[in-house]
Amino acid sequence: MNIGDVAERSGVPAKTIRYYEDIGLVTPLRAANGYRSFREIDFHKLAFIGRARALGFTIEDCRTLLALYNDDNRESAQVKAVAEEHLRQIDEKISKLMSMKETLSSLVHQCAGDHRPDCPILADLSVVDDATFS
Amino acid sequence: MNIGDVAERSGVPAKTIRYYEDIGLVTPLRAANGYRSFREIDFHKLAFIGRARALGFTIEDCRTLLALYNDDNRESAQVKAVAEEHLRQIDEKISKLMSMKETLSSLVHQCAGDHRPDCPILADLSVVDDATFS
DNA sequence: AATAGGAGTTCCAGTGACTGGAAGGTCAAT
DNA sequence: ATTGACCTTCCAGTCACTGGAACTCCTATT
Repeated sequence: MNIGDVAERSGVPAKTIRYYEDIGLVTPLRAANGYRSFREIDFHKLAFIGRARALGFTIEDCRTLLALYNDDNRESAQVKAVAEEHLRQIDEKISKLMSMKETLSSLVHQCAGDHRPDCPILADLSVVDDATFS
Repeated sequence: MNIGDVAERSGVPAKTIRYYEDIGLVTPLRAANGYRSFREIDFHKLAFIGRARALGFTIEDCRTLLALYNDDNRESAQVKAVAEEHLRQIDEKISKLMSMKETLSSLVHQCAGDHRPDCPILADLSVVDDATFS
């Protein structure tokens, strides 16, 4: 398989696949003409990475997960630990975003949004108090 | 005010303030010794930026919001538009994260997390079907 | 055989918003 | 005079790509 085929089949862009080779995530063979030559196993790996990335795992997580996948002596607890840590980070991001959303939507609500200059959003941002945010 | 004082008062790290000067967000004066010399207005601006950043606005948004803040002829509708667009992006991020969270937490739930190698998380990631994620 | 196009290749630079670190200058107090 | 805290600049790194230039290669058509 050439890079275009595996890109289409896996859903991972060709550019990204080259990048993954650069950082040692995949190691396709090379044809006589210098083209990358992907085996089924390479495709499989890329699809794995693609799905892991879609779930928000970092590249390093992907490396870890691939290693565990290929390790017959793994314990499912190891995989679960990685996933749980990632889940924790997702939760953290969500709650940060939710708190931003709440503040912001309350401000947006208070703003007339008309032709006049008075704006509670700007008023809030320009509060004179020192270090009101952390 | 030296950079350390304004950093402490505004909550924006000194390194970040220097970066903000680099990209033209703030333009403190310079003392004879070469030190940056911050006026009240610079501090105020930095606090403004800090709060906007804490609400997740991009640097470019900050630039826009500062310009609107300093524009007597602004219409609150302009500010509201920026905030609403940002709010839309926050919502998008939240729903992406929520969908990740749901998939992931269901997988985590299904995983025994013990000493055995069998793992539904890895099983899901290694599904053989082509391009199951988008 | 020439040519056109759509692959593929490498390499370099840019994204956003900082952050770390090195190497050095300045200031206040002891 | 020296210490230590502060300030300066500049360069490099982060994360995970993405865009683009300049080039080669393959396939099909004229």
